[in-house]
Amino acid sequence: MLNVLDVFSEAEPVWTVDALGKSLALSRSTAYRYVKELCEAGLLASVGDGGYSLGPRIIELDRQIRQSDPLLTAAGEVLAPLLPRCGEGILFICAPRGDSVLSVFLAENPNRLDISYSRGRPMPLFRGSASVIILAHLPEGRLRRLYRDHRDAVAAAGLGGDWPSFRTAMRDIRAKPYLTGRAQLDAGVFAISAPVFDVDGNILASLTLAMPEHRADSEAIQPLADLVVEGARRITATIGAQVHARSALRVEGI
Amino acid sequence: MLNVLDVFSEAEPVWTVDALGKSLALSRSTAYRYVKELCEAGLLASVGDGGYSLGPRIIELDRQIRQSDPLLTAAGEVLAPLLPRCGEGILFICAPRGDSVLSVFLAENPNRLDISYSRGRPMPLFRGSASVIILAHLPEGRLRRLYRDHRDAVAAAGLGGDWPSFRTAMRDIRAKPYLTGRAQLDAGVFAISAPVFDVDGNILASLTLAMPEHRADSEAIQPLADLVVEGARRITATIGAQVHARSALRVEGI
DNA sequence: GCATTCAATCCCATATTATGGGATTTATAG
DNA sequence: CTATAAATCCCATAATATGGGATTGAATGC
Repeated sequence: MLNVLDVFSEAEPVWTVDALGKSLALSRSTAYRYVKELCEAGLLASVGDGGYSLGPRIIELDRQIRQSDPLLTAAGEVLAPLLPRCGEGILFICAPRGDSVLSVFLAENPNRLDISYSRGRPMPLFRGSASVIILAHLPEGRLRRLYRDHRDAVAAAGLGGDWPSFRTAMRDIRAKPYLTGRAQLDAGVFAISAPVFDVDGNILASLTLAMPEHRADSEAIQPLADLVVEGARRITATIGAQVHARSALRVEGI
Repeated sequence: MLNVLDVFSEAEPVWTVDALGKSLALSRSTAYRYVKELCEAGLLASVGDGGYSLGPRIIELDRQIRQSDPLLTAAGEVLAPLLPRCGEGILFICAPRGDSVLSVFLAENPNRLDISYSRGRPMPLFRGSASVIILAHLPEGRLRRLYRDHRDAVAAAGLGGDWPSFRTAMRDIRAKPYLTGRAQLDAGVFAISAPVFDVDGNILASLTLAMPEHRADSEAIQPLADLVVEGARRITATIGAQVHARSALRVEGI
C-alpha cells in the first residue's frame, strides 16, 4: 500500500484514483480502499474533482523530524558555531535513502552562495563526495547488492569496472578521513565531505562543506577539511551521547 | 501498520521495536515486520542501538509538497505580492488534518513579528480564527461527527452548548467573508482568517493574517480583512485553474 | 425533471496474506 | 566462552485483502 506514495512526483503531484490504480496495476476497489486509508492517515488529501495529492501529515511529520530527530538536533548544535569559519560556504548533511542519498539538513547561513542544495532533494548515490563517502562506508553485503544492481552507474562514475576494483576504491576512500570533489548539482562548486556514524559504527550520514571552486586552492582546503572532519566527529559523538542517555532511561524502566 | 508512525512525537523521537510493539499491542515478530517494511519504504530509519526514528522519505515527500502541491504553489504565487501591505504581519495557510488543523505554508516575510507559527505545527480545531473558519465550512455530516466526539471542547471554546447552537454558530460564521480573533498560540497577536475552497466547493484550507494586537484598531482592520479575503479568493481561483488544466489534459488522454 | 456521468462506497465469493509464539542467527560485550 | 540483545525466520492457524460488479449520491446537461 505504501507504493501509492511513490506515484506522486514534482512532475505529477495530483492523481485520480483510476490513474494511480492503473499505474500500480490495482483494481478500482482496491485503489479506492488504499486512497481512503491513506487519506484517513493524513498521508494523502483530496484536492477536489477526483484528484488526490500528498497530505498534511507529511508536513507534520517533517516538522517533528526538524524539531527532534537525533541526527538533525545534533547537527544543529554542532554546526552553528562552525559557520563563521566557512565564509560563503554551505554546510549540509546527507543521509542514505534507498538507492540514493538525500540532503536532510542545511546549516542556516545568510551569507551562503546560491546553489541547488535544498532539504529533501535526492542525489545520485555514485556521484558527488557527499554521496560517495556514504557509499564507501556501507556494509559489505549492501555494497555488493548495490554493485550488482547498478554496475553501469558505478562504471560511469569511474568508481570501478568490476567488483574487485569497486571494492578497492571504496576501501581506499574509507581509509581517509574525508573526500573531496566537484559538486554534482552545480557548476563551479567544490565539496569536502566526511562520514557521520551511529553508535553501532554504522554509516548514518555525511557532512559536507560546499564552496566556490575558485576558493579551493590547496592551501585553503586543509583547514576547511579539518573543520568538516571535526564537525562530523562531534555530530557522531553527540548522537552517541543521546543514545547512552536513552539506554540509561531504559535501564531505569522509564 | 500506519499507526506505527503515530507513536513518534517530539517528546519521544526514538523507539525500539519492543517499546513500540508494546505501545501498539503488537507481538514482537509483527512489530519487527512492520518496522522493517517502513524502513524499506524510507518512512523510518535505524539510528543504532536498536532505536528507530522517522525516516528520510518524509523529508523527501515534504520537499515534493513544497515544490509542487497545488495549494502551496497557488499560495506562493498569490501571497508574495500581498506581503508589502502586511507590515510586520504574517500570512499563513492552515489545512485540516484529522481532528485538528495544521499550518502548511508561511509566506516569507523578513520583517515578520516573532511568533510561534511554523510549518507543520498542529493547532486545536475549535480555537483560533484559522481553525474555526475551517471548522465552520466542513460538511454537515463531518461537523456532526466532530460535535459528537468533541462536545466538551466545543463548549469550552464557547462555540455552543448543544448541537443546534453549535450549528447556528457555524452557519453565522459561514455567512461572513472572514473571521477575526486573538491568536491562540501567542499572547498579544490578532488574526484575520478567510476560507480557501477546492474546485468542488469543499473547504481546503484557511488563509490568515496575524499581526500585533495593538495595530488592530478598527480603522486598520477593514483594508487588511479585504486583503485576506481577496488573497483567499485568488488562491481558490488559482487552484480551480489548475484543476481545469488537468481536466483538459485528461480529456485529451495525456 | 429526467438521463447521464463521475466519484465513491458497498458487497461478498474467493484468494491470499498476516499473525504470533517460539526457534534461530548474528553480533557484541564481559 | 557465555550471555545478551537485536533481528530474522518458520509455520500452523487465523484473519484480511482482493476485485468484479452492484449501488449510492451528487452534479451536469438537456
